[in-house]
Parts: sequence; C-alpha cells; structure tokens
Amino acid sequence: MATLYDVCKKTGLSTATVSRVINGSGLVKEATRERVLKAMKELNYYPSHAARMLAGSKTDTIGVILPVIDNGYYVRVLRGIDVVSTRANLKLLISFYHSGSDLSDILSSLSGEGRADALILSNDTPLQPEQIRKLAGSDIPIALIGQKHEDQPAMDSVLLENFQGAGDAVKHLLEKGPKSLIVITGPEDNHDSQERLRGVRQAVADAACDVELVVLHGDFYHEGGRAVFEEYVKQSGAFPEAVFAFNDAMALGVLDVLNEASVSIPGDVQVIGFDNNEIAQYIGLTTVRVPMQKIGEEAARLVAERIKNKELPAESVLMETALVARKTTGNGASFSSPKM
Amino acid sequence: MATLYDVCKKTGLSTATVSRVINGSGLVKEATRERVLKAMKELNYYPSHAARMLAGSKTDTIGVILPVIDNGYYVRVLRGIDVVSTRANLKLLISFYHSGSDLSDILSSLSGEGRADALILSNDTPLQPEQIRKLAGSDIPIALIGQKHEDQPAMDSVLLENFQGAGDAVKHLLEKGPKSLIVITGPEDNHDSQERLRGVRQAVADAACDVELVVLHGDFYHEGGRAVFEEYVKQSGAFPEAVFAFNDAMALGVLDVLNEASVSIPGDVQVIGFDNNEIAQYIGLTTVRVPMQKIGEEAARLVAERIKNKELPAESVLMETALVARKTTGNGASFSSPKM
DNA sequence: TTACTAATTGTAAGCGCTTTCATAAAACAT
DNA sequence: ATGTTTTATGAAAGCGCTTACAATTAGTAA
Repeated sequence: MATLYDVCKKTGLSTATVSRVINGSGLVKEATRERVLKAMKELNYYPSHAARMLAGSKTDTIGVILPVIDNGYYVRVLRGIDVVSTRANLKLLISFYHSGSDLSDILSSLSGEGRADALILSNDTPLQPEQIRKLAGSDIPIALIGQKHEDQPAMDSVLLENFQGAGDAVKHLLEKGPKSLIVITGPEDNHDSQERLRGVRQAVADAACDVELVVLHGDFYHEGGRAVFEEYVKQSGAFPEAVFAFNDAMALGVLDVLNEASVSIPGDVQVIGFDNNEIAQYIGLTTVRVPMQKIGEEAARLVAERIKNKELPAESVLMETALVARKTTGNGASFSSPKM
Repeated sequence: MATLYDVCKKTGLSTATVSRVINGSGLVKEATRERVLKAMKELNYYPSHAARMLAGSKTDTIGVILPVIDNGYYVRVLRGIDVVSTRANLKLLISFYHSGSDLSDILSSLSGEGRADALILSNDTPLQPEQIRKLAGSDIPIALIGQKHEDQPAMDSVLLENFQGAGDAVKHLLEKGPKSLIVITGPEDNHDSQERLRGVRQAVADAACDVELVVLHGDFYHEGGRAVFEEYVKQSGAFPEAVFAFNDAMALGVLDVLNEASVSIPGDVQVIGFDNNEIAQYIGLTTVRVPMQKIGEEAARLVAERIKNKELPAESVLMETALVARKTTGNGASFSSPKM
C-alpha cells in the first residue's frame, strides 16, 4: 500500500502540502495540486482511513442502530439515511438491536471507541438513563427516531404526526357511524403507540357520538394482532363495526380473523392499519401512510448538520402522515380476502 | 476521553501490559489484569478504535455492499450477515449500490482506504474487470453473493440452487400437463436468472412432453413483470396455462393481469414465483423458497474465516431452495384475488 | 546457594496521517 | 530598489495504540 510518504517522495513535496491537497484545504498552487493528484493516481494511493481518524479525530461515519425487524419499514428508513449520508460523504456503520442484545455494548463501541461521529437511534432501541449519561459524556451528536428525549443532553429527534394520523383514521372510521370501535395498540412503552392512542381518544371525544371505544393491547406483530383480536371476539361474542390497528401487520392479523369468519369487509367491519406497508398497498388495506424514507433522510440531515456545528440547538422534526383510504373502509373496489 | 496512558498512570504499568490486557493476549498475571480492568472501568476508558486500527492494521469491520432495493429480501440477507458478524465481533459498514452510483468509489473507500477487513458484495453489484484488479491488489477477502468469479483473485461465493429450484418449479407446473408454459426471466446479465433459465430448459427437456415454452424477458420488478406479460397476452391473444416468473414481484404482476381479466387461478392458469417473499406467503403464491438469512450468514462466515486465515482456498457455497406449493398452483384453498 | 528457565513487565519505535508554526517565494506598494 | 503583504511550502510534533525486543522477577532443579 502506498502511503502519503510515497507521494511526497514522488513529488518532492512535504507531507503538509500533500495532505492539503488530499483535504482540499486550498492554499496550494494549482500546478502543485495537479502534480500531487497525478502522483496519487500513479501510485494508486488512498489515504489511510485509520491514520486520518487518529490524526484528525473524525471518522466520517455515522453509527446507526436499528431494531431487528425484517419487514420493509426499516430498510426504507435506512435507505433515507443512506441517501443523505452518501451525499454528505458519510459512511454508515450499522448495528442491529434486539431485546436480547446489550445496547450499552453497541453504544460504547460506536461512540466510546470513537468509531462514529454521530449516532442515529431508531425506534425500539430503549435508552436507559445510565446509557444516556455515558453518551452525554462523549458529546457525540445523536438523533432519535420515534423517541423523545427532553432532558439533557439535547438530542435531535424525528417524530411522526401520530396524533394527527390516528385522529384522521378514527374520523374516517366514524363517518359510517359504527356502534363500536376497537383499537389495537403497540407495546405500552412505545412512543408512537402512545401518541396514536391519544389521537384516538381525542378524535372520539371530538366526534361527540356514542361509539363504544375498546382498547386492546397489541405488540405490532401480525400474530399478536390476530391473537388479541380473536380473543376479544371470543370474549364478546360479536364483531365490532370498526377496527383500527396501530400498524398494518396487526391489521392483517385482524383481517385473517374476519375472513375466516366470512365477515364482510367493509360491509360489516371496517379496518384501518398504520404504516402503509407493501402488503397494505397490495391488498387494499386502508391505512395511514408513514414517510419512512423521509424519516431516515431527516435523521441523517440532523446529525450531518450537527457534526458540522455542535452548537446548534436540539431540533425536533415532525413528519406528516396521511390517511390512505382503500377497500377495507369502502374506498375503491370492495375488499375480498386474499386468503380463503 | 481517557487514553491508554491514563490507565498506565493510574496503575503504574506500562502501555505494553495494559495493551495486553485490552487484547486478552494472555501473558499477564491475573492480579495485574484485574487491576487494569478496574482502572479502565473507573476511568470509563475505551480504547480508541482509530489508534488500534492504525497500530494493529485491522479494522474489525466488514464492508457490505447491497443493491438499493426496498423489498424485504436484502434486509434478511443483511440480518444474516449481522448475526454471524456480531458473533465474531465484527462491525458492519454498509454501502448501497445502484446503477447510478460508482462502485469504484465505494470499493476504494472500503478497501483502498482500509476501512474494512473484508467485503461482501451482494447480487446486482456488477464488478468490472478493472475493479477486480484493484481489489486483487489490496488482497482483502471478498465474498460474493449470487455472483460467480472464477478467475484470480479467488473470491468466495454464496450461490443459490437456482437450477434445481427452477427445475422443481417447472416439474410442478407440468404435472397438470399444460399446453403452454411461460417463464419471465430477470435481467439478462443476472447470474441467478441465467441459472434458473437453464433449470427450466433442462426440466422441460426432461419432461419429454410437448409444452410450448416461451421465454419473456423481465427485470425482477412487479411493474416490469406485469408489463411484459400483458404485452405477451395482447400479442398472442390468449393466456398461457402456466407461468413461472423468476421472482415473486413479477409473479404478482402476472396475477394482476390475470385477475383483471378474471381468469381462474389455478384453474385456467397456474402461477409460480421465486423467493417466497412476504406477499407470496400472505396471498398464497406458489414459489421457490430462498433462504435469505442463511445466505447472509454463509457470506459472513466465509469472510470471517478468511480474515483469520487468508490462505484458505476460495470456497463456493450452494444454498438450497425448496418449492412451496400454494394456492396459485392448486394447493391449499383456491386462490382468490386480493385486488378486484 | 547458584545457575538456568519460565513468567511478567517495560522500552521504544513505529503505524500514516493532520496541523501549528516557521520559512521562503512571489506580488504589491512606495 | 526596498519594505510589506500575500501565497505557497516545509519541519516537526503529536494522535493513541501495538509489538518486537530487552529487562526484570519468580520459579526450579542441581
């Protein structure tokens, strides 16, 4: 491997000058610059990332922590992060987190060992107070996705208009004047889920009608949604007239149950999900669209900016949601189950 | 940030000894080891990754290049890579590649700048001969997924049993004795697609029946599959009796056309895809299962092993596929379109 | 006790860059 | 022509580790 010294030798210049052209820090005569560039190409020289990191104390990489969830959601978020960070010449160091793994480990190798200049923590990567304290010490910019963090240290965050989106969904459902409305939430500690529930309650209150609102606790998984809904139906002995699952996966579980019982959708029961994932689009599930890629882009933008200027005040970006009315609430052609 | 020197000062030991306990290279008295560990904890010390990289010339990270495709496929592959690399204490530096981006750039920053100890190149990241030459120079282990590379430098590869899988699909289709069979391929230069086509031809020949085989050229995308099939139907003025699309996305496109024409599936037309993606599972599309996570695991295993021992001969792993018979070929409940 | 081997620990030379400060050359003004 | 800026380059000190190799200490057999 050619080193900077080889380039110096070849050009007869000092390390300082060669370093300057590598970093494009101006202050170099154009002719010299070209001479160096030529030598670099001829030697097939690439600056050692390790050395630059050590000497320059910056890594040009941003650490991303994603939950281990195989659906398309986080790929899209990741893609958004990628778009913006590629543009900013930042590489992505990615770690997956699941409840069995140790977030502290991940955090210390990313920030403690100085592998990254900034961090993006996605939903479902629960920060413990102690970890936050450590992170604060390392003072590396952090952007949170779908999580809030009000105390010090200041962290940027990208949030969803959950309240609004859930409210829209409920309003849409109530248009047909159902007697009963079931919502299936995500995990209790999930911020998105909490906000959606607030939105639901508010919308129901605002509607000033007398729907019966039942809150079922789900887990954001297909099977979980199915199970909790099935259980409810068994207990109550009847189907509700409207169901709002806090994500599409669970809504799909609800549809399973409904289809197996040959209930007409949306004739007897309306169903709405949240996310607008691939299957929802495919089968015509009414849902609330979440701008996944944009979320990633915003998160990357936030940290990229903060890397340049750490003094910026923490920013919180709210991403818009939008109701997508489809067949399961009577829009478009009628729904017919893909599973029989 | 505490440095190794701080730990030395605190313990009164030399950098060599402290370094030894950090690296667990034995040769340190147990009491000393504990003393150092304690000091590290108290100082909240983490070894600088940059310094270790520079001094030790290893990065403990593996570079992964994935195509920009938002479906669940590559997340699963990535997940597999993650599982194995986490176990081997390797971090993942991920780059996305799409036809507009410059692979050379990605490769040089990953291998040329020495950011990674090894590389995993996924499908659809077409290596040009010149790039390969450069990579050879850097002699960093490389594993290819879904690509073959026979010449020097030796590269590991993880391949699919495309031939077998496609053959199985065709055999399954021919059981009902269709008069005509249409296959919709992927891009012409795609290795998987080429192999699947070989498998198809072989299976048709083996069957020794007189199906008419028509090969349509697709692109692995839903819309592309739909378009090419629609065009064919228009031209020929009739529906074939069996369709084998080389991935699920295109098969879904075919189903769209069929459903819009209210053709009975599988009564009039049987359809098979390839991949076994989420939607295929959901709607009951017969398909060929691809062990995506396992593919990632194997790729990571290969490079992890080669990092330890560069002398190992290049290895080529063949991953098994398996036919999953579902409704679109008459298994399970009859198929009914999710879109009307 | 003495000589010798094994187990620990220390010394110091880098790894390949960035960057501050000093110096030299060129450009300009007087 | 001389002093003053401005511009271009160089010298050298680290950045925080790893790792030969040297030195010391402990352990053992004679």
